Amino acid sequence: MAADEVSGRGPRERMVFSAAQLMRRGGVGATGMRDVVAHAGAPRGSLQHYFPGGKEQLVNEAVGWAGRYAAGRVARFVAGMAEPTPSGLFAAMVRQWTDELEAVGAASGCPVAAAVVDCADASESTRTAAAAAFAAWTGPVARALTDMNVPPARAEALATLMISTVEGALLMARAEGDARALTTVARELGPLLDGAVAAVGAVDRG
Amino acid sequence: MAADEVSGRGPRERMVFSAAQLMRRGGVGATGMRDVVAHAGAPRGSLQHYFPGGKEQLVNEAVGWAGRYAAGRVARFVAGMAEPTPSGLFAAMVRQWTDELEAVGAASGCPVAAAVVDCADASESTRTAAAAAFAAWTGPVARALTDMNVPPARAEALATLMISTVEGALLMARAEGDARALTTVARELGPLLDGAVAAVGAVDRG
DNA sequence: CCGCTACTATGACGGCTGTCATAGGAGTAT
DNA sequence: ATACTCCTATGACAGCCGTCATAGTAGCGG
Repeated sequence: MAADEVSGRGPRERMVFSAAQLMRRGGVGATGMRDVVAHAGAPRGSLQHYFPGGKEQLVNEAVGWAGRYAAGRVARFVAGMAEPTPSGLFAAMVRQWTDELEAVGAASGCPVAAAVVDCADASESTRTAAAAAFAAWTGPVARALTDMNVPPARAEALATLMISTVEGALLMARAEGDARALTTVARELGPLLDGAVAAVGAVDRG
Repeated sequence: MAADEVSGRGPRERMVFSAAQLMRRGGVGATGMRDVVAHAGAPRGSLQHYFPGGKEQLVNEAVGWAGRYAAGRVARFVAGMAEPTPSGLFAAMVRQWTDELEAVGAASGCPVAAAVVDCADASESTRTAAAAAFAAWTGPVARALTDMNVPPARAEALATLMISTVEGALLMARAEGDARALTTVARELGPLLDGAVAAVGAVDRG
């Protein structure tokens, strides 16, 4: 996640960004508020000022930020593809993670996944925030699919499938310390996705 | 995860089981050792006796247990299916989670996923244990697929795809508090999986 | 009875957590 | 200058964490 998008912003946004960043590595439990302010280079006193709701509020906003970020990425993916295909979009979504894994050696996870694992049972508001983040992510993907002539009825379902698969493969890849799972699912799922586009100007034989 | 399989066992196995159970709910960070012994009805003093490696060892063994458990489930699924198909196996894997979600109202997650999210960066041994658990799970699935006439080359890849998808969909389902994501991926991925079985006694046209 | 092993009991320790109380500094409008 | 709002600083609090030290009990072979 590019730090450029947040470097010049105010302390508040930097803290939200830093929280998301740290949650990616060690989960919510291992992410202390003191760690967040240190990582953001922000004053500690600003915590109770900007986040009177405490850690829960900070985590929820980090999750929301991650959802909007993912949605923005998808929009940029489709905008940057000359000949957009579902498999191409999926490959781009996967590549974002494989790149990081090959660059850093070990990948961080998804902050939304971390919030679900650590807070879904304890904090109803965080669970809702995570659901909203997934929805914010699913929306643009489904819209991109319909723009590629995928029937709207299936677009939503396929978007859910794509995000589920990426999220799970990322889990396996982190465990293995290897991008294998990610590249595998990209290769196996691609054809299925492309098969869902309705033929234009020609009827599928059979 | 059926408690029957562990109720009569010794305190040691009960603690490992309880650790896995609690990790599923709140993640590793929120799972204290005191909680584990309380949940297991085990003496606190046994902790340092059976797990001199501390929490890390306990978590690693819980992850290993979960991997073996998942592998056993798969074996029982295929054994119980009259006409085994890849989509049927996948549906059974998914149903295990939807059942729990509909029964309890809110689903717990996968302990292996929890370990990856919370420990992958901090503890190399736990990361390895999680990778082993995924491997232990992938193996029986791939073997089941080859038994259904899926070419061995693809079986391994499809097993990875199936587990990734289940794991990710479970994440989304927990966030939404609804089985939608799980049922959706089961419906969408089924045909693809069945399409991978090589036709027997007939050659695929084209 | 002794000695040995397997297991349990319990209390304490240092460290870290999120949260709060309190106070200080800047900027600005009146 | 006053008063007010926005932001920051800092120290303290109670509580939980994993770990360890120490002592205890049960069982059994000698």
